[in-house]
Amino acid sequence: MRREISVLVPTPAYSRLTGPLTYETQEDLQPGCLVRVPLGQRDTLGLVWPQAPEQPATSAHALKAIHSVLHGIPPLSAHWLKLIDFAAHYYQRSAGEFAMACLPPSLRDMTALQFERKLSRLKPLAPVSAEKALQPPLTPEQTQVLAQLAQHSGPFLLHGNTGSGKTEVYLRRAARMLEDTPQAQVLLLVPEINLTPQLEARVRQRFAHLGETAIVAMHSAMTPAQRLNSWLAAHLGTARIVLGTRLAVLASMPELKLIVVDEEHDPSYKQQEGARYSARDLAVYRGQLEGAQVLLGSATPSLESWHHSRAAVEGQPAPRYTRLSMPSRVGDGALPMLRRVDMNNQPRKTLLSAPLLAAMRERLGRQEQVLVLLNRRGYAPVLHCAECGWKSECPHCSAYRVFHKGDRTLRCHHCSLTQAVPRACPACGNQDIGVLGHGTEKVEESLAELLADVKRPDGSPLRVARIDADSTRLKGELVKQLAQVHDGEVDILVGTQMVAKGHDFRRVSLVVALNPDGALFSADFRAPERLFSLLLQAAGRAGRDAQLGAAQGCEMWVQTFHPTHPVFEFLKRHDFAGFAAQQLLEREQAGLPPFSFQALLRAEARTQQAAQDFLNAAKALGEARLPADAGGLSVYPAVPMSMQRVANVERAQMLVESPSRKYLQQFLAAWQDDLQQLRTQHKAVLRWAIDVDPLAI
DNA sequence: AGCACGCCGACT
DNA sequence: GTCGGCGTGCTC
Repeated sequence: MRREISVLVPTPAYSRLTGPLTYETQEDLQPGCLVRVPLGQRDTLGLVWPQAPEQPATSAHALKAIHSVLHGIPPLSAHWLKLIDFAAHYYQRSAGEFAMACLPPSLRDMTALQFERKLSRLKPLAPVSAEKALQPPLTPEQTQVLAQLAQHSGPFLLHGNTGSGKTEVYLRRAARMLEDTPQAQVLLLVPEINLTPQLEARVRQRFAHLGETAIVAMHSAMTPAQRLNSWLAAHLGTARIVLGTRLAVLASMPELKLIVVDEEHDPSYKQQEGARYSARDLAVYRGQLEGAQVLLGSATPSLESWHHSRAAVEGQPAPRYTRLSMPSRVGDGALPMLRRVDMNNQPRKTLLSAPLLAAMRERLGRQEQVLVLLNRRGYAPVLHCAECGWKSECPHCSAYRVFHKGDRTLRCHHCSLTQAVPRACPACGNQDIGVLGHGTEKVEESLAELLADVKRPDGSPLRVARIDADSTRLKGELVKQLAQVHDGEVDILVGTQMVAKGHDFRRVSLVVALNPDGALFSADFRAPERLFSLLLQAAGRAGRDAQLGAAQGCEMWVQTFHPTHPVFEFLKRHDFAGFAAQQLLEREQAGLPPFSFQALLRAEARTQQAAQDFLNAAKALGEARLPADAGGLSVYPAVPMSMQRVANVERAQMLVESPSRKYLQQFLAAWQDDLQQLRTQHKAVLRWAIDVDPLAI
């Protein structure tokens, strides 16, 4: 029997094909079935969509028939389809684009036959063993938190200091869920791929009794074949635990019972291109949709989550999350003491102050390790000619090219333009060109020079290592270098913020932030929040070894020109709650998130003018739609982005702000029509996109 | 986005 | 005389 069905195909929102397309089929296909369909000249993956074709297509155009059906797996669940539908609407993308982006890439170009073969070659389930791994004893706080998790459904925000044993809570809760429900699945989200291998090892060890096929990883660095395997395992239910980065929040998991979002404040949970979704926010929605428990965890929660878990107040709407706290460190390791070096009292252009070097010598003399943080890779951020004022500007971007001494190159960190360092000034020929500022390479070099007289116990020179995006470009390099730190082969570790996250350095007793001032007076209202989080997290790297901590006292040193800044005062007391209260008060007074809701319209064009013209035209059309009272929603004028030009493309953006999330959503949805219309008049605009709940403005 | 069609410069 | 540059337009 011939019938008509709706099918989602990979069509971006700006391709004028937004909704599902209608195809003919002979079979009775359930929503959620995967099919191959003709689209123009190509043959593409499609997803059968629940919504019926709008009107029985009579004459508009002849319908095409579905090519084939990917048989052999159950259709994607109604819950999953609803999740895609919600996310596509909320983030202003087409459902087709969103759905296809959530499926493993190799599935998108696989014929029905290839798929069938793939399924027939799936690995058999690994045998389960009766033997369960030993569980470490719980602290009273962990016991208390687990009791609360067992009592109600959540969502929960677990505020636990670094070293308070949050991971153990995740694992215990997961174990409980998996035991209680025979088919249950657990989703464990982490912000970075860097963090998955060690957590994966811990999870595999703890849940070894489930068999090794019961635990799968999901992140973008996996090969297409691995990703398909993980996806199938999750969809078929053979994977009981899925461990992954933000993209895993959209994995098909029919028996999902628990979602853990570790380090929930981390900006990596927000996708920064394509469909700009927040995996943390979708996790909360998904939990509610599927009746799964959601547990967000962090030592420095996002102010959004902190606010959502505030104490209930009579007459106010009930908070959305339940807050759980674990203030103590396992094994009573002390949190490091904060020491500030006032750089106003140091000689000009000091990179490493004398008191800091003295403190480092003392630590190194006791065979303790030092961690030095500087959020700038390369040797120096700018090359400069004192004679004519030339600077190493990138010809394609509004940024300086960074001097990398290792391979003697000038590199643009935005468009990747790489050139050999000029011997003389390209503008005036002056032989004597110098550097401005300092990067990790320079700190590594300076430390080796300044501490050349310090010897290790065996008389060999001090070892200074550097870990940043450059030193870990090669696969496996990060793991190798971290292992060297663990094994005590390294005395001083210099790195960007990538070393501040999650790694457990047992012998580090001194953590140093060389130059955090940039974030204190940034135009970005979230900069203090990020700085506080980074410094507290970095501080948490020290003193994990209770013996070491108790014996010598761990320290965090900060070199700053603003030692009395409130951020440092709160940091000194390890007072996240105080910091959050102060920040939230400022945000409330300024009408900023979480007390308002924002979206950005971004445009890219050959010229800044063309980009802004498009945005301002969109503003005019959008404002014409607003009712007289406008619900407090405002559309700000177009401005150049802070990185105005990248790879010769000019970028501009425009902020939309509203006290009501619902009203913002309605406005954005209606605005899409205006934007579509403007396409024809603004051909100079290369692309545009809406970013809902943007993290950086 | 893909992938066609379409109309102008350097090659077997 | 073709191969191919990427501008415009469509995909149930």
